[in-house]
Amino acid sequence: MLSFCGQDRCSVDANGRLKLSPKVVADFTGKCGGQVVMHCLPEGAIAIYPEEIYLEMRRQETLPAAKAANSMVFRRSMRRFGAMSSPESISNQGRVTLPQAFREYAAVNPGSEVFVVGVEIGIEIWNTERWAEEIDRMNEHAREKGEREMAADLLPGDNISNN
Amino acid sequence: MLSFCGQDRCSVDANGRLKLSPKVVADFTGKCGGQVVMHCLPEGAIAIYPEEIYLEMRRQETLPAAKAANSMVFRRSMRRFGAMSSPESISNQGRVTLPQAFREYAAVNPGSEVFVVGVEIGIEIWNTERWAEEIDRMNEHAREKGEREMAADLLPGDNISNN
DNA sequence: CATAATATTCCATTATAATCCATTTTAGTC
DNA sequence: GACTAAAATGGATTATAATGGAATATTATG
Repeated sequence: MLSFCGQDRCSVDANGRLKLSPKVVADFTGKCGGQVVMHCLPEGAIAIYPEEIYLEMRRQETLPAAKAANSMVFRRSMRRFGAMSSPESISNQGRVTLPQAFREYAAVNPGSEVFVVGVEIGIEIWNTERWAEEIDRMNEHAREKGEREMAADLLPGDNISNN
Repeated sequence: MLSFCGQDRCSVDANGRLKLSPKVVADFTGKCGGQVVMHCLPEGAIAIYPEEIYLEMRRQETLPAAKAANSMVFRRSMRRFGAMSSPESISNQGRVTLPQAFREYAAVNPGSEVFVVGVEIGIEIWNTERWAEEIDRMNEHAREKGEREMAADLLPGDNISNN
């Protein structure tokens, strides 16, 4: 039934809390009973996933202790996911509290307007200007990829796969 | 269920003690009854692991006596883990005392603010400035890796996996 | 134009964190 | 061996921050 779609403009209150739209709240309560995980992305936004989605993301790591003892790269990976993730719950009134460190990281200030963006498996909270830049970046990438695909279609021998 | 996550800003008291957040204390008491091992990392921070996690880290070392007799590299490894680790316990009020030598190593001074960082298998205590640098380092690495992945997505032949 | 629903702001209550104080233990010196 | 001094540990109190709820206002739909 098409969960976690669309874009909403929302405001963060003075205490760093965000009121989610009834549609988004319904998507979360249906999937995980309101238990979610917030995660800071390298792209500079805060992702919010149902808990089970996040656990699936991290399930790949086996024997973490042994690897951590010997590898700085592995420790950095654990540190990144540990420090940049936090379990939270959606309140009865459909609000979530964004941890202070995450707000600073994502430039989501109390009292500011943000974009709540559906990403099919969850949502992302974006600073308004960063979201505009990200749209440009996504479109530019897709356009460039399309141009290359068109150019490749001109070459002989490729015609079977392309309609 | 998603232990040792997030970042907390905490202050070290005049006696070098640190009050842990109730969430972190609960994670430790659930895992090991409050018996922990402190360990100085090469990154310049103090890690605190449940005792069983630390034992798992060191379990790989088989026949240590025989290897120690013949290898300076191995002796150095044993020496590092020995000197840089110390068993401690979390007090009834959720406080831990950081050994003096560890405090100096990690630049965690009595009366200063530190970051308590979740790393999924335990926590790390970071000097504030060092933690800011470490975040920059992790983000720069993730950003560079992402850029290379995006560039690779433009190349022909990759299209199957990336839809 | 009116009514209903959703959103935002403000206030009150609860919980958490930090500082300060007291008691106990250990070490050193006489 | 005993006494004194210093340091540390445990506990309690006060202050600040956060969370939850309620009320009012605005927007949308009928």
